[in-house]
Amino acid sequence: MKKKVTTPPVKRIPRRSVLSDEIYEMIKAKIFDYEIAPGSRVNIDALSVKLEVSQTPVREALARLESDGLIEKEPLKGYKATQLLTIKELNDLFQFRLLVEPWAAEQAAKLIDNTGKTALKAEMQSAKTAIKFADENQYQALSEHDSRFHTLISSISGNQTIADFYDRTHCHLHLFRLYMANKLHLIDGESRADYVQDLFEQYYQSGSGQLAIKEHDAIAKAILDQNSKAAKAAMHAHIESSLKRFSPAAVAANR
Amino acid sequence: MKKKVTTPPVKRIPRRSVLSDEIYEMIKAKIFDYEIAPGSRVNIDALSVKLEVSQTPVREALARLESDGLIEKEPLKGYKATQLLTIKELNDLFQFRLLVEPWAAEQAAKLIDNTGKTALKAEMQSAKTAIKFADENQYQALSEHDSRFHTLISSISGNQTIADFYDRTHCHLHLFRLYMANKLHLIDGESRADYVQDLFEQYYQSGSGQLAIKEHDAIAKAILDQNSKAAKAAMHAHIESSLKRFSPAAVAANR
DNA sequence: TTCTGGAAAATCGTATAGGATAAAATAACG
DNA sequence: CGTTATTTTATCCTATACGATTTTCCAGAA
Repeated sequence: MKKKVTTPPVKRIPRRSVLSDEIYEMIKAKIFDYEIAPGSRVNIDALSVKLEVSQTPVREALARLESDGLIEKEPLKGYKATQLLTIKELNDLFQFRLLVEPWAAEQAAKLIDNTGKTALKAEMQSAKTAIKFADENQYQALSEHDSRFHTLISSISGNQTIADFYDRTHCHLHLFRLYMANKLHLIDGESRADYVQDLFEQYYQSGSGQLAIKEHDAIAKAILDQNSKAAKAAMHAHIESSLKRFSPAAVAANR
Repeated sequence: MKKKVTTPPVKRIPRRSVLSDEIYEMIKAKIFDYEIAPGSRVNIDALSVKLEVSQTPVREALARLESDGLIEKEPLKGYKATQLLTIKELNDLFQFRLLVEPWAAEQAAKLIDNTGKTALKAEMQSAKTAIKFADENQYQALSEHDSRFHTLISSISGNQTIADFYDRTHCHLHLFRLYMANKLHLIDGESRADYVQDLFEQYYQSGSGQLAIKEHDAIAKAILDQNSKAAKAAMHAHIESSLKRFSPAAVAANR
């Protein structure tokens, strides 16, 4: 317990509010950045001193992360990061998406208004710009675009329930991508998380990124044309090929 | 702050563990029992003294309930119980179920094994027994059967992701039923929550309960026969007529 | 009578100490 | 040398005090 006994009274930033939320995001980021490895123990005390806050906000954040399925709690033992998706769970998740998202795309095509059209066009434009110029954090940009794109369509579909559910799936998919990258990384015989970023870029520069954008483009076009059948079909095809892009790497990683 | 300054040292129950979880369930029960009204403020301090625990477990419980969508948090104002489902949200939720559950029933019919068959038969049997003899808490029994039935099918379908998502929807539907009962209740000019139970019974004894059981029976039969097409169709029909059972009352309540 | 300003109260957010329990390491015994 | 029992450590769980912000209430002026 070597901890500064008194809070430094100098740092009197009026700290607006919602420290818990900040901590929640920070811990989440740590998980995504692989600073907290899947399956590893998460110590409340250690986290609170590292983040320089008290235990209370850390507890609240962990409780919420548990509901998100990113953290698990064993009653009197402690918290630990959730184990990563198995191949079966990945398939289950994509099956779920196949049930929901094509319908959402169909509805979006039927219900889209001018505001929605503008937003969709803007999103596709920014994605194309990002993939062209972002040579550094290309993975990051693509991943964020992917999330925004699917969320946007769920939202345009008018069914908030479905949009909410999609949000929950996304973080797990994101984590799986991380897993993939890391496994490949370990095969190479190294273990520092710094390299993860490079592997993402490699993976995405291999063409998967451009492919995904192309498929997104087809979906967006169908929705903008208000061609609901085409939108549904395009979304279905996109999710299926997306799974295929995931799967080989996943299988390789699980060997 | 009139609080006993010292914990009574007499009550030294070795309190096994997971107080947070207990509190979580207790608060949830309070919401379902209408002790905490929708939209009302939830005071941490008051709850902690009422439940005779410290604030910490209450905080954790509330954070989890927020993730469940049963409680909302306004940054520097406090927690409050979530407003009840609007008609639109109810429709959204049922649309979601229509996308997912018929597929789950179809899969269940394809994949069910002997263990699953035994469980399904047992569930239907216990439901029929319950509806016959439980004249007191019939609503409770039916509601719990409904939850178990749909969860069971999701589980037999083999897709844990979908089973998890169903779990999340169920509590909201449960709350909506409460809402309905309460609104009808207020129309009658009274306001004590004690009467809610009676209204449930009235609602369910009016025939809706028996109808639901009949539909469940058809679904179970199809699954046990491993007739996947019939199972899918039966589930679809069940959810649609279930919405119809909800909707008139909901519309009436919103007038 | 109504609106604006300030003061008081309520409540959230934060910090830290202490007790209890489970896991781990060490020592003793077979 | 292996197994069991005991001690030690680490960690969670609980309790309570303090500070900051928001809300509410009341008084005074237009």
